[in-house]
Amino acid sequence: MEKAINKKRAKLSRDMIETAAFEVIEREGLVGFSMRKLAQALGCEAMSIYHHYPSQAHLFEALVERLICELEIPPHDLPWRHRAKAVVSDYRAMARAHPAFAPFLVTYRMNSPKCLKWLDGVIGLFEDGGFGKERSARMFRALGYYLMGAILDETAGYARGPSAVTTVDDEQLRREFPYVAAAGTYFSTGEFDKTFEMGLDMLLDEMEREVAGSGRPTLSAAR
Amino acid sequence: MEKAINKKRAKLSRDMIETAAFEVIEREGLVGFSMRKLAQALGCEAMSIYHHYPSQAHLFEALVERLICELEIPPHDLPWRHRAKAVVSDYRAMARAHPAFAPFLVTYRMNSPKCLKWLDGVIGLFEDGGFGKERSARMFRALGYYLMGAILDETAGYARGPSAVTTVDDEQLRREFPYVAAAGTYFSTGEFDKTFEMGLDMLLDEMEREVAGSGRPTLSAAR
DNA sequence: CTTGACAACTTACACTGTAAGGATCATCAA
DNA sequence: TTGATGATCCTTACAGTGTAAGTTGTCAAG
Repeated sequence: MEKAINKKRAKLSRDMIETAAFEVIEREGLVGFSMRKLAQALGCEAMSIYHHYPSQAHLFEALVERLICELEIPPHDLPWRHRAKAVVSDYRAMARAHPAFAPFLVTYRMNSPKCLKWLDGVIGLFEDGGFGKERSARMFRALGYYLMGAILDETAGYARGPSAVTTVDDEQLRREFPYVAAAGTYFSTGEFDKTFEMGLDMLLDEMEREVAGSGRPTLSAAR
Repeated sequence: MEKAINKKRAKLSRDMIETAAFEVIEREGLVGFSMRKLAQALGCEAMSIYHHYPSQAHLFEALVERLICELEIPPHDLPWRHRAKAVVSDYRAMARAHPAFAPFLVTYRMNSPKCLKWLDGVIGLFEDGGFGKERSARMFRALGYYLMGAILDETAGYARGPSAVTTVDDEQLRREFPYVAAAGTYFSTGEFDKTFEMGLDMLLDEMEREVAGSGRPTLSAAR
């Protein structure tokens, strides 16, 4: 009798669930997300989702996999610097397309084969460029640190609301914290790209120096 | 009649609560933390804490403040590079002393006067070093990105348990993802300091180049 | 002793993830 | 056609969460 209602929805699938999950996360925020809200977006009950994923953690991991799988390793015949920059830019663009999910994405430790394949390509990129095993590993890490931090900052507005403690107004800011006030101009969202590029190029420049003149002393080694 | 029990505890205070909160967070993890567990550690009821903090968010913000207030800005008469390195190292050491709390700490947007005072000192450090307003802002950000990412990675083990998806064993890792396997040696906790120092020095080297020869073209500007 | 303020507690509510088991439905064998 | 077997989805229930609202205990001032 009441089954007449249920024909308006196609059968659930991992694809549907994940697509809806991304929408709910971006709409409600990462902490505002819940299995019940996801179910509502899907037009089903919360427990139905558990037939496709054993837990919320598994679902979230599937989301990470789905995003990482969209990424590609740039062709091997390009210079390593181009490739590194492309990989970093691609990842950043992908993360910023899902700002509310980004905090989970960047702090997730990738263990699955699909993710490891991408990781392997990225680290291999450095070895192709002439860095040894150790330098490749550390360069990858350094670049990853920078990328991770940047994404977190750039997407921070979506992760947590405004602070609850006593904030200072613009007037007080300019008077008591002049350096912060002056820097604020360059902290706006419109400046994200330029700031990110600058830091990225700094790291890449330094890496290029290292791989170009492996024998020559660097600044830090000289002093 | 049952009041005989309650004399074994001093009156609650913000100091007591915060100290206990740090302990509970490190013991139970950030997600494992709850007001009820904190209350249990304090020997009181959960709602008693709300007499001292209007919400859990306020409590967490007080924790951040407490940590930031411990930090100091290095003396002005030191070279800017020394000062920058000291500030970064201090912050990293502080964050790593509270690994479970670190994810909250680094993603928290500091708005309170006490935190802003420290921030102002850090940005001012660059201006003292001869960077202009814009460069100071961007250098601060770049260094902050790197620092943030590094801390998150270094403390990641405390934030989230092992992955739930299908992981690969060492045998498979070496066969299918040789670059990752080779890099793994340098990803262990024992290598954190060295990797961090390398990336940090790379950024500082590049900054030193920029501030030293403001007219001379950099590598990235030349190409 | 009374009064009042404050600190701590009690209760209750809406929400969370998910364990356990029941209902429905498509598919295939007899 | 019938019966059985899964796959899929739903219902109920439970222990846990943050916290709003109201209640009690404690202690100093009048």
